[in-house]
Amino acid sequence: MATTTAPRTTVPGPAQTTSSPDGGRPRLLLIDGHSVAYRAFFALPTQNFSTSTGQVTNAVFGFTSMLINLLRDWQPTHLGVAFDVSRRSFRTEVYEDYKATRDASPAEFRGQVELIKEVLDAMRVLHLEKDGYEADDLLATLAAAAEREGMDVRVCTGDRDTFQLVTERVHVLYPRKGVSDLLDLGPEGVEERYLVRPDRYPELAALVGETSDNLPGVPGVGPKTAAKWLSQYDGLENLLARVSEVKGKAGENLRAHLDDVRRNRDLNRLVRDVEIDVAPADLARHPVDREAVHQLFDQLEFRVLRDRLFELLRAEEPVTDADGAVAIEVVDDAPQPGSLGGWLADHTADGPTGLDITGRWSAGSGDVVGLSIAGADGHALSVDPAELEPADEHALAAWLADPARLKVLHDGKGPLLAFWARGWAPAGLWSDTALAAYLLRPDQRSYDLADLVTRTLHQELVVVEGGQAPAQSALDLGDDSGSAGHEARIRAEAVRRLALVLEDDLDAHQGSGLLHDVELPLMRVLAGMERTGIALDTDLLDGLHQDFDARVQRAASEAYDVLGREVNLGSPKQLQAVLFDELGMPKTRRTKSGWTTDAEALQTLFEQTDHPFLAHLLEHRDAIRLRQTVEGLQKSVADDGRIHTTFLQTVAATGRLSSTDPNLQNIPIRTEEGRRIREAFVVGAGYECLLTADYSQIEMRIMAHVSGDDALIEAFRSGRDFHAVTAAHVFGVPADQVTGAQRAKIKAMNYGLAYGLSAFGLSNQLRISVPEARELMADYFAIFGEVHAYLTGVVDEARRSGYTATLLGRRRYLPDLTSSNRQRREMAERMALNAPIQGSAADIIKLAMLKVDDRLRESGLTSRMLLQIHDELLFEVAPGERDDVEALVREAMGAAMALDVPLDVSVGSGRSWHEAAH
DNA sequence: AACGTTACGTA
DNA sequence: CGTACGTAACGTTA
Repeated sequence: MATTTAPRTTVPGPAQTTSSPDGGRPRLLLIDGHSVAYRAFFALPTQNFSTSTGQVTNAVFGFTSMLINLLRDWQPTHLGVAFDVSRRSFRTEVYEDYKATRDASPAEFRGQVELIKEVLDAMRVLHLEKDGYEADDLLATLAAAAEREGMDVRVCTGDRDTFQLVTERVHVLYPRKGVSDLLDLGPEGVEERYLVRPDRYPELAALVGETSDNLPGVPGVGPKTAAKWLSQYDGLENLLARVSEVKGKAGENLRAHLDDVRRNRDLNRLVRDVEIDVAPADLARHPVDREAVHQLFDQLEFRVLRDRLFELLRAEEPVTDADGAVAIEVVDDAPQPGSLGGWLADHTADGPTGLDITGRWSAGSGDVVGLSIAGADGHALSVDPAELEPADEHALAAWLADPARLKVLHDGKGPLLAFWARGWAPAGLWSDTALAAYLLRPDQRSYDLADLVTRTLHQELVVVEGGQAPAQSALDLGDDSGSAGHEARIRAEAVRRLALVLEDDLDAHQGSGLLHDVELPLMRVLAGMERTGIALDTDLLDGLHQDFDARVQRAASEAYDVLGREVNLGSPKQLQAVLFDELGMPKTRRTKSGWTTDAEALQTLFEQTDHPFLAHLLEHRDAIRLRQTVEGLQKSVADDGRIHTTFLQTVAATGRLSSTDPNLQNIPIRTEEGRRIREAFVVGAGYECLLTADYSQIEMRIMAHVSGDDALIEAFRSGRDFHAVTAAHVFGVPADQVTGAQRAKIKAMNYGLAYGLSAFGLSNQLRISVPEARELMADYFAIFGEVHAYLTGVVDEARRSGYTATLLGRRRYLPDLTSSNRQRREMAERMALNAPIQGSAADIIKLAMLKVDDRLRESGLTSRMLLQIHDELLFEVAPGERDDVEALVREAMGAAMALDVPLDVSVGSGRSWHEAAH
């Protein structure tokens, strides 16, 4: 007994629209889910569409992409997607070989159908399926009903059986190739291509047969003959009634295969009256569940599709509907010149005030062009700083600097730099909505204000029609910027509201302290470091560039000489051709498309073949890399002779900072030549030296602390060479008799622990066998049992709770810990092992930075912090302050957090970063 | 022009 | 088949 599968989607609330945008007939878009997904699966190469965790997404991507295009291009008012339940249907009951020749769909495809349904659920698109029927039958039923109700219908499917549905009102969108090229087939289109009317297409198909459905037709009869017969005899019924009249070999064949033809016709007739509890009207479109879309697209790593979808949504209805998604409104005020102080006093007293800053900021400086302020009473105004009269400017500066007037910004570090550049010194920053959102969900790729507003407030950051710009005022942004000012005021209000909600969320997550005591104050410290920058010796940099460039040239020409011609040494593709095809070298590790030519593989190849080309290539790689690094630095030196990097505070999912434009956290140090670059980072004029202070083995110290492993704690308390001491334990020898090889093994083990190291990985790194590595790990865990218990416990706990937490309670959510996909699950397990360790180290150094900054200020020293490199802080020391700074930094870093092991800090100083580290 | 891929620098 | 990042060049795709 066939039963209707209830639609999985629940669609609350009234529909978004009931007629098409142009006010014409409603338009219904029907999609055959399997058919389109299957097309996409074969059209898009799987290796180009998989997530970092290994989930293949090509079919999901193709389907979603096509859906977005259809929504954009045809703007349906109604939308539904049908799926097959399984391969079995009433057709297989009738003819058991129906579609029997089809290969089982690949495993990589099958999982994606569920993901497509998740996409549809998130987009609140109704999808349906029914036991015993194919998707086509459901589509036929809906199309027929919709046509009776006066709708225009488009059926998107790669199944030609649906051509029988085509009428003036019902067209089939048939994919020609890929997922973007759809053929819009109306009656004329079908007739033109197949020479029969749409309703006769299945008759033609019955004669010709359909190999993909394993329905053999009449031998020797193709579309041409079939079409000729059908028009000559006026349809299949008449043809079969007068079958004896049909001439020739083809006629004989027809008479010999009458049963096949009748069976084919029975099977390819779509059922137009399937009993379903969905009517076309139920398919009216609904606003998408933006939060669900974001979550799912994050997971699927659909960046471009997300942009395309939300761009489409913006172009569609502005949002004021059943979802409660309503536009934000403010009362636009326009005080008269001279009255700004009064306005601020009146409207910013109860509760935090929202700020929106327009302007530019980068590389440690900026400029404020517009400032909008939204008070807790719903009143807002905008200010053009350049137009302020002195009294107003004064009032504004005083208000900004007043710590008792609480303010809220979104991503405020840039605006802070812009304020400073203007001579304003804001205080009383109570929240930053980007930082708050980051603490709540540190894995998100962006913290766009409009997205946050939608997802958190379920409101829309759009200017409602009729939103009023305030009357002309000297305080406002001027003639043509009234609506820009209004938008800015709405953003300010949105930020204000958002901050309050995020604060509640953070409270519930024990994350409020992290925001107020760590990230917010740190933002100001980071802004200071960015503004300060670090001095570069540009002459030295120029010299390095020359040296490295000479090395590049020499290595290249030597490589070309060996090869006898020139190739692009920077092109992995060309290198593969040279190494593996031309020179016939043994294949290396696989990449997505071919074999790797990375340095490690080249080194191994060189050991195997001794081919001089490889040596020159490696030298070229090395030199070009160094040259590139130098060039990047040269380009970044500002007019003040310093580089002002930007620290990103909401990027790393573990809580670390990152550095960009340029990245000063990956300046070479491992090789002698690389270290020369650090000689170019120098003390600036008026200062005495650079001073570097770094935590030694902070991650292992955290491991010792959180695991409570006595042996490990003791190893650190002893103050001796940590790797040697732990190696001595594992190998059961006195610490002073540990061999270099033993120490190296345990060092690799120590470092690997926090990354979720596997026996395979360890064997790879130490170039030992897997069993040997496994034994090493077993020996290690036998000695450091609590470490092992901690590591397994942390994953279990994260699986149970859904997140890991650092020492300060910084969370990272890892939903993939319960994934049925092994690759994703194991990836999440390694993240769970690493996040608390790396994140706690980030917590500690952030606390240290705050402490150091405080102490420097308190003590009246003028030395300053320049850079943070994860476990290292770099300072510029003012004349005569070296010893004080060292003592202060050692104390502040060492006491950043009290652990069961000491936090050792190494300090060095010198005129360059290189010297300081010596 | 925009994007993914490959490679590689740091902690 | 260990984590976390950012940058650059190449080559393909839109």
